[in-house]
Parts: sequence; structure tokens; C-alpha cells
Amino acid sequence: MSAPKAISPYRLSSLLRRQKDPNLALQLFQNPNPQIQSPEPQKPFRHSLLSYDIIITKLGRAKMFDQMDQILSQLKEETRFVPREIIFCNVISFYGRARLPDRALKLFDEMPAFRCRRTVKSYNSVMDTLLKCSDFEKMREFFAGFESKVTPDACTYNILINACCKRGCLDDAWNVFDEMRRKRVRPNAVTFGTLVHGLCANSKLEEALNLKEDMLRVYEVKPDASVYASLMKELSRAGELSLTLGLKEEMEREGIKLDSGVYTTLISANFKVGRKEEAFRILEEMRVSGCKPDTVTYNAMIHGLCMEKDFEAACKMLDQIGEQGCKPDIISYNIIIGGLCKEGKWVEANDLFEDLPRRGCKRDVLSYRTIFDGLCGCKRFKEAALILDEMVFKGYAPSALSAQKLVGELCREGNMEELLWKVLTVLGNANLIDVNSWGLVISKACKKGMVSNVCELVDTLIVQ
DNA sequence: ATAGGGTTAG
Repeated sequence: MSAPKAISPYRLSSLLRRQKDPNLALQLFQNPNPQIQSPEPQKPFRHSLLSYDIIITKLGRAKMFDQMDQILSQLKEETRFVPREIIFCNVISFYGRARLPDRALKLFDEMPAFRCRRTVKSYNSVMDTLLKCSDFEKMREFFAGFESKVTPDACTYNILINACCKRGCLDDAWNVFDEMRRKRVRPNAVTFGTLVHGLCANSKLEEALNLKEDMLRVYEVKPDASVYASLMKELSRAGELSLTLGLKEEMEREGIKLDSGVYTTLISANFKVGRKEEAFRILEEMRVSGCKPDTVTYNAMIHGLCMEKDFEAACKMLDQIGEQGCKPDIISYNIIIGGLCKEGKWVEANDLFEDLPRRGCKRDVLSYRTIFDGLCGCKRFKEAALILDEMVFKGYAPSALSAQKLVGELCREGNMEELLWKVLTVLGNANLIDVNSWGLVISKACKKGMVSNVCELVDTLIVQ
């Protein structure tokens, strides 16, 4: 009988790459040869650097940070090789996406202990992480210590420009742009994509359109699909459908390939003016031209169909996403739940909401807010209170306006005192009662001779 | 997989 053959590090990395489940991938990494049970203690498996890359990325994507950190400390002890800088960049941005800036900074500080030299790429990753966490002050601080260590590149300036745009400081964005050019760093397509989007998001449509013209003429950078998608979205928002379609023609004329982002914008733009058939035609045109619709595209379709109150077609679209090899995401469901509520179909909306875990979709804060607002809108206060309790328990908060509205409605209703106290207790425990609500509640209590109830509530809350 | 766009709510 031949003993099972030990797996090679090379083969292991290929198995890891194919394993979609991060937990199973981790098991495989930690125990590559489960079938071999030798009496002597096994030597630790000599993982390849590629296997480290793959497992760290998989764990980071799955937000399994404790497990990821454990693999990182194992990597730190490896003396056979020097980890590539890009691994750290990726981990730093995983922390950024998860809003864990301190862990990102900690890893950045530890990089030398991994024998890895930090170039401008790692610095950029930290900058972008701080931006994603909206910590502009720390960003400024970090950038101040930048130039003594590394030379900022186009990516650095693009992140800075993006930060200015996100804060609505367009003048600052232009200053960074000028600074970049003074330092002889050439702006690229991302620079202009960021600026155009920033201008559009700050309602400077004219300036954005002019910049698109200047891109080629002055800066010799060809506008790409990103630039067009931002412009088309803003034009459509401004009610300029013909200018939106004009930009589509311009792309075709200039030989700029339309991508799924541009098609998605066009689908939304058409639904916005009630052109449902045209939206379907664009979806078809997209397929014919070899551009695969993605989940975002389908979500635009679902949203359009919900606006048309065609929930049957919207749900059919949900099935189609799966058939196309994509899968519906939480936004797909939130759109339908919100649409159903708006039409008073709260039972269907609630059923879909309850069904999300079974469908493999994690409910996010907007799912809760949508169903909560929807139930309140349908005057299903009891059901809304149940959702409120669950969402606060999960650490999510309703929008301040919604919470205030519910308290207001319950105060107005004649026989809802019991529910009102329940809602106030839940909101109070999470410190979500605003001044206006207090006013309403107190005046209601005075009318009803329930002052002692309110005092009791205030006492409980003050104790905390 | 160091940086930009297109889908929900407000």
C-alpha cells in the first residue's frame, strides 16, 4: 500500500486559488496534508509566497481580519523570502474598506519588520484608507511627513484631489492639480475622472463639460468611459436627456468603447423620463455589442421597473441576474423592498425582507431603514417597532427624521401609548431621541396626566 | 489586488 503523497507548495497555491470559500481555504492552508498522519511530529509546511498572497487576500476580502492577522504574523517569521509590497497595500486597503484605520496604520508601521521596503505605493494605500475613513486631518498629517520619505506620484495626487472633492472643496482640488503639474507629475485619466466626477457631484456641470474638452486639447489625455458616465449621470439628473444621448453618440464617433457603467447610466436616464421600452432596448444593445450587464446594470433595471410599479418584471429581473452568472446583491433587494412599501405592499416587502438571510444576502443598515420607513409609511407601527428593536440591537440606527416621525405619529394616535413607551425605551437606550421628540412626548404626557411615566423614562436614561 | 465613473435611501 502506497502512502498518500504530500502536496507540493506549488500545487497547494493552485488549490487555494480555486477554493472560493475563505474558511475552507484557510483550513487547507493550515493543514495541507490532512491524510498524512506520521508518528513523528510533522515539519511545518513550507508555504510558497504565492500561497501567502492568496490566503491573505481571500481572508481580507471576506473581512476575516483576525485570521488574516494570524497568517500575517506567520509570514513575519518566514525568513526564506521578502513579501511583496503589494500584499501590504492590499491589506491596508482592506482595513480601509472595513473602516479600521488604526489597524492599517499599525501594519504600515510594522512593514520593516517583514523586511519589506515601503515605497510610495504603501504611502498611497494609507492615504486612501484615511480618505475612506473620512479622517482628513490624519490624512494631512500623514502627507506632511510624506515628502521626506518618498516622492508623491500621480496616484498620490489623485487621492488628494479625491479628498478635496469629497469635502466639496473644489478650489482645493484645483490647487492640488496645479501643484501636481508644478511638480512635473503628469495627470492621467484617473485624475480627470476624479475631477469630472467631483465637479458633477458639486453641481458644476458646465465646468465638468469644459474639462472633458480640455482633457485632449490641453492635457493630451483621452477622456474614457468613466468621464462620460459621470457627465451623463449629471446631465440626466438635470433633465437634459438629449445632451446625455449626445454624449453617447460622441463616444461612438470618437471610438470610445461604451462599458457597463455607461450603459447603466443610459438605462437609468431612460427610466427617469418614463422610457421603459428604450431602457430594454439599451440592455439588448449592450448584449449585442458584447458588453456584459453586471449586477449594477440589473439594479438600474429593477429600480426602473419598480418606479413603473411593475414588481413582477422587477422580480423576474432578479432571477435573470442569476442566470447571467451574476448575483443579486443587497441593493437589488433594497430597491424592491422600498418599491413595494411605497405602493402599500408592506406584507410582500416584509416577506422579502425576512427571506434575505435564506437568499444568502446580509441585510445592511439601508435594508433596515427601508423596511422601517416603509412600515411607518403604511402605518404598520407595531411591525415597525419590531424592526426598530432588531435594528438597534444590531447596532444600526434609523434615520433621525424617521425616528422623529414615528414618535410624532404615535403621540398623535389616541391609543398607542404602550407602543410609544416601547419605542421610546428602544430609542432612548440607543441615545436616539432628539429634542423635538422629547418636546412632543412631554406635551403628550402633560395632556394625558402621564408626567410620572416620562419622569421615569428620563430617570432610566440619565442613569445610563 | 495603491487612485476615478454607473444601481437603493436622504
